Amino acid sequence: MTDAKPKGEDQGAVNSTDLIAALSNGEGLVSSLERKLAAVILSDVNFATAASITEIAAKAGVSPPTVTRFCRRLGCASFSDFKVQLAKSAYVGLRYLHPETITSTPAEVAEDIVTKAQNALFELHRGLDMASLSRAAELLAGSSMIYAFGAGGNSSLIANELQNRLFRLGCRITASTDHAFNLMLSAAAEPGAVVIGSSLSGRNTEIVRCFDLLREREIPTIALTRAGSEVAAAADIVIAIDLPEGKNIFRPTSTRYAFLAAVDILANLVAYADREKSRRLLRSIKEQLVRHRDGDDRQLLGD
Amino acid sequence: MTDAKPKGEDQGAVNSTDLIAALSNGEGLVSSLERKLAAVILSDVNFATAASITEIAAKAGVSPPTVTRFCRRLGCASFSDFKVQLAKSAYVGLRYLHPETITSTPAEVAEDIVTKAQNALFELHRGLDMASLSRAAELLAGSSMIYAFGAGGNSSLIANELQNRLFRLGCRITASTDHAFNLMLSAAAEPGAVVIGSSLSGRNTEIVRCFDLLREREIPTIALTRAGSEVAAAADIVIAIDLPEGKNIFRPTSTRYAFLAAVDILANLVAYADREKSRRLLRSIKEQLVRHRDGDDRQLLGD
DNA sequence: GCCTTCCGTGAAAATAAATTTCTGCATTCT
DNA sequence: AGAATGCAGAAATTTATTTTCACGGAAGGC
Repeated sequence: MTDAKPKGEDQGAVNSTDLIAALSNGEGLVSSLERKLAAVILSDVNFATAASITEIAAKAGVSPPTVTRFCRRLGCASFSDFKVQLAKSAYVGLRYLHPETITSTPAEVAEDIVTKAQNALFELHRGLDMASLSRAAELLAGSSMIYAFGAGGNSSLIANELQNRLFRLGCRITASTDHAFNLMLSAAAEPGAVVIGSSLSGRNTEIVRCFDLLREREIPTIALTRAGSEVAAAADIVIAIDLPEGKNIFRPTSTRYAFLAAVDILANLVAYADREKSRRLLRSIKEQLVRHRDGDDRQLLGD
Repeated sequence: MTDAKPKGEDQGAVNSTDLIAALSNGEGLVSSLERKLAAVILSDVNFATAASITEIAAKAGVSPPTVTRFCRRLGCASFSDFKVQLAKSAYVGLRYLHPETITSTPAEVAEDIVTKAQNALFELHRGLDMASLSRAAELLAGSSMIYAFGAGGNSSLIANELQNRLFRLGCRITASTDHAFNLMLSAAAEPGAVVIGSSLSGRNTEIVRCFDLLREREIPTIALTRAGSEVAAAADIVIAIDLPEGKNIFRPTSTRYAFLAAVDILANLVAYADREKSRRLLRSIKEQLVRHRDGDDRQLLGD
């Protein structure tokens, strides 16, 4: 048996998406030839990952050594390391390059949507503040009643989803997507209650009003929203979901995946916050799986 | 200027995830040394993408030529091509390798959920049947009324989402998550109507009942569900969403992302199916963006 | 205004890596 | 049991990448 530990050096200096990002905004690329190289590589990333150094050099009209230096400057250990880094980031980052391509064929539409959704998830993960997520989960797990607010097609989906996920964990929760009703609930909420509100834009003034009222009444609030937004300012705990606005690729449509994932994570953390609840959760999942496999269930739980 | 066309050969024979998949289930790997190599590579994919052929050979206790043959057998053009392919699939596929890792720390939970969601999206994309999606979109675009059915936390989300997405495109649509009501709607639906139903499990017998009734009544039906399932059999057009069941990593939780993406794609195709509708859609998106940037909107459309 | 210095670049050499060829060995079929 | 098939490794070849060195241009100082 060979259990000899390998060197295992962490060669890649640049984070995977940073490579594509660095390439597109020309980070640290001073010379014109290097910019040319960046352009050539970005113009066809797939070619770049497959080609040899001489092929790339020829395409950019430079010499191989220039390509090597270029790779080093970008923080890669070598040309092959660069190719690997590029390949790593290509899948996630490709859409950054042509963000406003008008998609027409069904296949393009599908690829576009899937890639944007994946990018949104990726960005969410990068920007997540685990501390506030944990605090939010603790708060929710210890609450006696949860109100989930959200309005409009997207945030109402999130509010409903919060209910869908948390009631299974034994939380007392109701989702409300009605502004007037939200206000009444906020006015009537008793100590021990927690209010969690979602706003993709961070500008839902009705939720802000509710949060203001709740702060006065010392009912803790959690916001799933943009950092620094009005909704964020009004909440006690902010689960910030900031997808870079500069790139237009994050429409509400794809942002939703990020919000949904945030809810998933939150729900999981709530489950783990309480050992007993966690055990119950795992048991129910197991049961669900067993039932599923037996095939004699008429209806899968929570289809 | 050098505008010499490069060879641009499409070297990678294997699709990116297939590589990780092929590696894990040992596709076509007959010899024991090759299995050993696969195990070594899977045990530390990051090492494998960074290491040289001799390092990998040493770690697996084989000779470099064996590694080369191994790469070829997996459909790669060369060892470096293999590394690139591996790097491409690593980000998406890593979680396949430790599917049942018990996640405990918040960071692990987050990574787990995000990665599973991304995998689900990836698998969805791989398995999508564009033809049936297009037909479904055409059908929906040409309908006079749409009913969206779904039950349980997840499929009801999808049904509501269909309504949320399609009403914006000028479709007449209502979502219903009430079994009894679904039956009544099915019995009352008039020619020109289309019914679209979602079932993650494919075993929603109530939807099957509705679809049977609708088939008798010659009202076309679309199913978002597992291929080959009862629901699929009962529908006229099936948008099959098959996430590999063998790996337990696709719980309903992550499957939902795939369904959601399918709805997104469908909605986009519906929009493109009708030039006029498409124009309207784009205008409204534009308006939304402009409003968003102006910052004087009180409430973002569809927050 | 000219000279010096620094930086970027490419040619060529050197090095490192990967692949091919060939031989030996094990397994299996006749 | 003997032959044939196919896989694995050693060595050599080939390929690719990197380093070194020398040149040229640009910027700054005298």
